[in-house]
Amino acid sequence: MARIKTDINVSRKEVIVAKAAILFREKGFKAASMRDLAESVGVEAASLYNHIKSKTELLHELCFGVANRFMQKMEEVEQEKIPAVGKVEKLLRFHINEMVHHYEEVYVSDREWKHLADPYLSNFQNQRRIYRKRFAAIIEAGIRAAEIEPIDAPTAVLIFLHAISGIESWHRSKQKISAEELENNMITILVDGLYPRK
Amino acid sequence: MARIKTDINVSRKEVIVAKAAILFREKGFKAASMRDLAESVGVEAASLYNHIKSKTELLHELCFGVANRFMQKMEEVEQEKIPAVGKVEKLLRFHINEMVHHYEEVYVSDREWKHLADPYLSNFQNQRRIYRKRFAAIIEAGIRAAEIEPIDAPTAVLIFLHAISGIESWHRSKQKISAEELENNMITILVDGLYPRK
DNA sequence: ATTTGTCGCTAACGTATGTTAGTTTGTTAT
DNA sequence: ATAACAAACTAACATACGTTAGCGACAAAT
Repeated sequence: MARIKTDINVSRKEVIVAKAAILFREKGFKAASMRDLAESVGVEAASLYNHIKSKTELLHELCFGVANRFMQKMEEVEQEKIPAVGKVEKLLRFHINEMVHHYEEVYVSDREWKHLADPYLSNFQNQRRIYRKRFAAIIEAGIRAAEIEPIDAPTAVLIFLHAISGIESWHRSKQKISAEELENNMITILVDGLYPRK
Repeated sequence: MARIKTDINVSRKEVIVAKAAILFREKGFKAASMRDLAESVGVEAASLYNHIKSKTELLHELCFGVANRFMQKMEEVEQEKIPAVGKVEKLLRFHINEMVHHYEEVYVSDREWKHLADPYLSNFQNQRRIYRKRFAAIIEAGIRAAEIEPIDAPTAVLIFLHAISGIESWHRSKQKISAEELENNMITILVDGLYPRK
């Protein structure tokens, strides 16, 4: 009988959630079975239910964990007294860092939220919509202040967020450039297009 | 007994594939059942197998249909005698148009190819890798010719392709701007960052 | 009108999945 | 040492899925 190994201050549930993130990313939520997850944790499938309520709970945990971190950062950035482009850059750097260092969770939250069940589903969708609105509002403020080229703000947000989710390909690629290089390259390409052309 | 309705020159198989694209997009390949598909076609599940070999065949059909169209466009663009930025713009416009007008297939091909089975899987992955290499090569040629700002070409490709897949959000959004506006906005944001800054 | 082939139906199979019940083992506290 | 609790196990369930077999109904060709 092999117990789930835990470091100090890490609950068994957290171990399961972390393994679930890896599995959900590589197979997708639906295709990843509880028996797969059990094996990767080193335990029988039924044993997982001593620690979690359901498979869907794992998805909640992952999706809202990520969503809350982003919301918190948004609040923080909004209150800074810096130009709009600076705010955009801060948000983008945060996104990139999250995608690089918490790859599995962020990826799963991004691609698998469809499989959430109501009321979590509409809740999540709402949070997403609000986040994007606030992001667009920052860009629009920048445009009004003539700090940013006049562009359609919602489209810009959409491009930014999806562009960053492309870091998935970077993770999979063989000859990786370094994380810092990646970050700076992305910022260059995405942010430099924002400044007004003289 | 309700037959599958077909227009002239549209086989019943093509009707099924088209409905599958819609279903796979909204539920994901794994979560979409053959019984779901049958219902949306207006027939019993078993009847589908008079026209198709398997569920996976539907995915092949969709993924390679899309992949082939993109490969063909790449060949066409490569042979034009125009500046690199022009080639990039043509490819991007093609991507955007495909995403707007063949939304379901393109989306499915983009997100669900993981569920292909070998040898199709590695085949598809190869095609994708090659496509991106050729796209990057165009950008690199542009950089050498000083038509394009020096940036990491593979990163740029990654950003472009994923940025465009964000059109998914546009499809879902309530207050859509028009398709042309969307296209031009995206080109502005993505391409204008390419020109060297004076 | 009869034949022939296409296409849809019902029934069912085998397998995989999420989950529960009940029991046993290991750990912790008295 | 023993009681009490946490966490693992085995067994099994109900359900959903992809798919096959075999039969009947319609359409097209003779």
